[in-house]
Amino acid sequence: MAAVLSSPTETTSRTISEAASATGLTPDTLRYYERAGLLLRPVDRAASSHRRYDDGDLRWITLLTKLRRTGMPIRQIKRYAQLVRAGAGTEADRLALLQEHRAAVLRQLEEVQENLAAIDHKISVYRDCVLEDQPVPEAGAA
Amino acid sequence: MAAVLSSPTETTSRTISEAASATGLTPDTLRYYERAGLLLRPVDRAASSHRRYDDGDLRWITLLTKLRRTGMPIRQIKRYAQLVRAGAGTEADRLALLQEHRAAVLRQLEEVQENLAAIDHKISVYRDCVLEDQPVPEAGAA
DNA sequence: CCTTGACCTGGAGCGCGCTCCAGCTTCTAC
DNA sequence: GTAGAAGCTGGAGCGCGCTCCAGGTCAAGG
Repeated sequence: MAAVLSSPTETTSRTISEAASATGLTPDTLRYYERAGLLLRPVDRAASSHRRYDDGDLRWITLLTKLRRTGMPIRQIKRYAQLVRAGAGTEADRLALLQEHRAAVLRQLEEVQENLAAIDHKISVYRDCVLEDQPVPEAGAA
Repeated sequence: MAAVLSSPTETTSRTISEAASATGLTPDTLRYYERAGLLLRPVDRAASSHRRYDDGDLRWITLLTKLRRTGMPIRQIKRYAQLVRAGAGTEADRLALLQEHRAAVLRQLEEVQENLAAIDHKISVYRDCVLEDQPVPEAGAA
């Protein structure tokens, strides 16, 4: 992806703050993820200190954030990263992990939607009573 | 509500563990919610100690759990409880609070669904490669 | 050169939402 | 009456996912 033909020596690489704004995370969070073992390998360093993120790092981190934003716990992402690191032969395990996560997300979406329906009903009651400028006709609950 | 004509003296009331299993919470959580100011009023006590939950308490707590399970923070639930406690005149504020929450939940549902779509795609890649017993055709990311 | 700001590390701190505990009182069943 | 379960209070502890900090290194502009 995005292979740059114009300058062959310059391999795509970003500072931590560039990587942060590219992924919507903070530098602190990026360092935290690395320490926590969520990355496939330690990020490359320039001049014996500062991190340099390449395209592969960014693609992986982007996937991480999708897992996080669907509620996958750090621990489980770490397991997934371990499987990927282990290389060929772990594909079935990775698939299983992702499918389990998918199922969990669907369950959770459904639960939220159910509970939201009850809240919607409450909202409609309030909307009616506010429209008519009447106190809500509640008997104990509100 | 639910006025029982059969036994006029017995007003509906439950111990904390009964209330807990009725609401899917634990006794500790019920006490925590009460301490945190999420209830409309301190729960009634029997014989100068043990809590007794009546139908109104249960209806309210049930609503609380729906708010919690859609991700409303304790702080905001507390605000809502304060409005309800304040009585007539706060209906518009309550409505606004619930509508804001609804909007937040919808945004979050949408975000989760978007991210899940990317994960679904990943799953389909893995499913194909596992079916064919081939290593995943990945170029840096996995 | 020197300043200024980004980056480094290891570790502490925090906000959230419970959960658990000690030490005591109370209720229930026998 | 008595044992054992259940409840009480105040407060500590915990798992999670960051977030912040001190104290130092490094690098680029003037």
